[in-house]
Amino acid sequence: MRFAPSPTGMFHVGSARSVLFNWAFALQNDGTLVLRIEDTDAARNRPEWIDGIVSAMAWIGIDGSKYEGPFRQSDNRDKHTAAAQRLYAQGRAYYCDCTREDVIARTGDQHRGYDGFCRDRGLGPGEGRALRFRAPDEGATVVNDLVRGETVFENAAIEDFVLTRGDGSVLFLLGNVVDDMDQRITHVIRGEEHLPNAPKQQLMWEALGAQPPAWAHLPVLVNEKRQKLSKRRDKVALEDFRAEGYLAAAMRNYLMLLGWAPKGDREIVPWDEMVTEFRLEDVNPSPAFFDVKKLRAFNGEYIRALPAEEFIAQCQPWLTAPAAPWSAERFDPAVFAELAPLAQTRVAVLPEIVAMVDFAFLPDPVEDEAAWTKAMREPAADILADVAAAYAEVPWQGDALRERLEAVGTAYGLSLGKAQAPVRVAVTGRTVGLPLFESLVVLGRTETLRRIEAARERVTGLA
RNA sequence: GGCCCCGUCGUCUAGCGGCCCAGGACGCCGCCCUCUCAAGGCGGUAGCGCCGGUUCAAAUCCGGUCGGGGCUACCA
Repeated sequence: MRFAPSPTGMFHVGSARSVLFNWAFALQNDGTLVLRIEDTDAARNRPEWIDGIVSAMAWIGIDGSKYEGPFRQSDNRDKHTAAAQRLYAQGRAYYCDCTREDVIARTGDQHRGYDGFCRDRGLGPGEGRALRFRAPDEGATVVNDLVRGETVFENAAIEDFVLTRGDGSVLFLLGNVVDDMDQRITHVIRGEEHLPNAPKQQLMWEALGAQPPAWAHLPVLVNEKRQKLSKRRDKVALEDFRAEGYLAAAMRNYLMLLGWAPKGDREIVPWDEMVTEFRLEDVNPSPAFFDVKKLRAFNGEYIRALPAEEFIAQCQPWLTAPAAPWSAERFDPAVFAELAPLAQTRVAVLPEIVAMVDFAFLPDPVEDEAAWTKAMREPAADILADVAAAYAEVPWQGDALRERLEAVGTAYGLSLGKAQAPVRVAVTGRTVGLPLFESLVVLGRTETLRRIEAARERVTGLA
């Protein structure tokens, strides 16, 4: 099977997504990719979800403008019922007035499905009567699946499923088929949980006199307990990842790797290459666990690969209200531009940028009790005093600042690593952070001295 | 219960009968580098669920078994 390069790449991202959000994908015979959300409850009750999902899809590069909408909201209602009537006229469907309770009473089994009671009762249409598809008694329906090969379903095991409700409304199974036929869909790509529906739908395609589409049931995504991801239980919304500072490119790259791998030992692969290399037939059929740790690692790689200006641009949402802990007036883009390159290798997710640079925009260093007690041990007060004295007149440059601090440390028999700790905490409030001397240069002599002095007083006051 | 799917390091995977006493990546652990933390470099850890069979040769083929998952609605 051949696909146009562009949609194929999307298909797989979509696969992961379809599991996350009940998206299904379909390819029309003119090559148009159609996205469809299959969770009509969400569509009906929370229309804003659709906008959110479509925008999230766009975020990772999937064109949501071809979105078709859930079948219930489509204009195909007439075609749906017409198809149901054709099936009835052909004798491929029959009316049934059994209630769920009736069936259970007869079969004594909650899970056995319909027993075919009304098959030959010759019931006509009527209020409260459902229309059921008459599944073949013998033979088998083989679903040729692009990712799993041939799957055989014994027809005898396929129950006479409902096509139309007692009130005449059409069910998903049929509506879906009719819409797909109407749109000349050639490929149905969806999550594995739909596999049991495929033989039923294929039977309908055939009964309606059409050539069934190519099916591709992609692996589901599971949680650490190996259960299918669920919206209630697991964090699955793509929007959440965007909000947490993951880059779209990293996200889509990671998603592609779930159930599929590029040739060679490559994992970080440009989107264009993914798109040309991806083939549905190569998708691994087993369920995959969504590993946030690995996503995070990928995100770090993508962040580091960003050009400096781009990195700065991506950080913006976290540097301004309401995310930023400082007031807008205190933020200085020029200062940030100096700090950004130092921070770029140190953030795995964008929001981490805040803790890296906040010392420069907050009026005072952040309060961190643990950092303070750890750094302000014994000779801290003396070191602070000596450094303050030395820094009062050094040329305000990185290497000079370093030399002076190193000298102070030596006087106390401390390595630079040990000696810098009190100064770092005094100035930034944190025990870890950007390279210290570059940070001091950006902060400026006056403010640096002020903070060192404040810390010294506090240490001696406590002592 | 029935039907269906799946089964390689903890995780995502490469592998499609000999190149594999199984390769890559994330994680984890060391070492180097180093003003902290990262980044970077080097090294390590760990896997073919099990049992039979086919074959000179099996992670790769076949059967069984065990385990996991999905579906089983007049939901989608």
